[in-house]
Amino acid sequence: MSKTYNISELAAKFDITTRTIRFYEEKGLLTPARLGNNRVYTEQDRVKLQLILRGKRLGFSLEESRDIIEMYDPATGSAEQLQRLIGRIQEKRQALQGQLEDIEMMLVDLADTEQKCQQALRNMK
Amino acid sequence: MSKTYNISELAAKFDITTRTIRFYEEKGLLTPARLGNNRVYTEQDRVKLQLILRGKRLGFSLEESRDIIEMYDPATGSAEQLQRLIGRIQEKRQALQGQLEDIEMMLVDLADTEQKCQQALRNMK
DNA sequence: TTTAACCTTTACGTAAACGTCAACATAAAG
DNA sequence: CTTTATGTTGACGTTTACGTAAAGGTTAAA
Repeated sequence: MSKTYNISELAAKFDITTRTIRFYEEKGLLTPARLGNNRVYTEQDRVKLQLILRGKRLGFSLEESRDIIEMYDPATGSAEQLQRLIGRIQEKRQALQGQLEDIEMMLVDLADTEQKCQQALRNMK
Repeated sequence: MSKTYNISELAAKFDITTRTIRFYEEKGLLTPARLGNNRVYTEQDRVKLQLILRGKRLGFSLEESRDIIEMYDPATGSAEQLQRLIGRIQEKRQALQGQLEDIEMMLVDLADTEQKCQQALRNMK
């Protein structure tokens, strides 16, 4: 059996508060087991949390992250459901490609600006 | 002299509301000229708005977008100020690199999941 | 001249994503 | 047995990023 975590371990691991983790549970993104009254998180839960936080860094809403988490679930369904899932996955991939382009544009712009700054510095001396 | 826009033209161009544009002004991200009582936006303003919206797609707060906009301003300052600006630009570029990695990980994961779905579909037939 | 289509400011409302208590349970340590 | 640390469930507060009227000014067409 693989490692489990309690809530504060997990919070420390990702540098977030326990409140945040409970909030994600409230929103249906996590559903940890219980040992008595206390929450117990599995390795799977940890991965889900990681996905959520990665999504956050990319500006996803929790709703979107929940969608993504659902995608990772094998959730063996009918052929029709699988097709729909594939469609949703492709949409997400498209959106991510768009973000890639946005980032690249920003990187170019910032690199340009930095160049101009460096040039201005050289001109001062 | 280059083209100018009124608020609703600009809103239509970017598919946002005029309220949104005024809100960005409230927050100090835009400072359009006035023709009488009405706002007049220059090409520069349009570019700024574009930067803001690009930032939004990447999960930036308006505060962060304002920072970025300030970076693009030549704002000829002292050597010290230029150095600090270069530092901030490099930090942003670092952060964007991090986002690139996040996106690439997500793309890989989603591609994996899609493969599994396709495989599951093939196994059903 | 009135009606329509714009613009303006001011102000209150709202959803998302938590922060921040409060009040209580429990288990280990001194 | 009391303190200390950690957990729990509410419940209300806060910030961000706008939405949604309300009340009014200006220009152009009918």
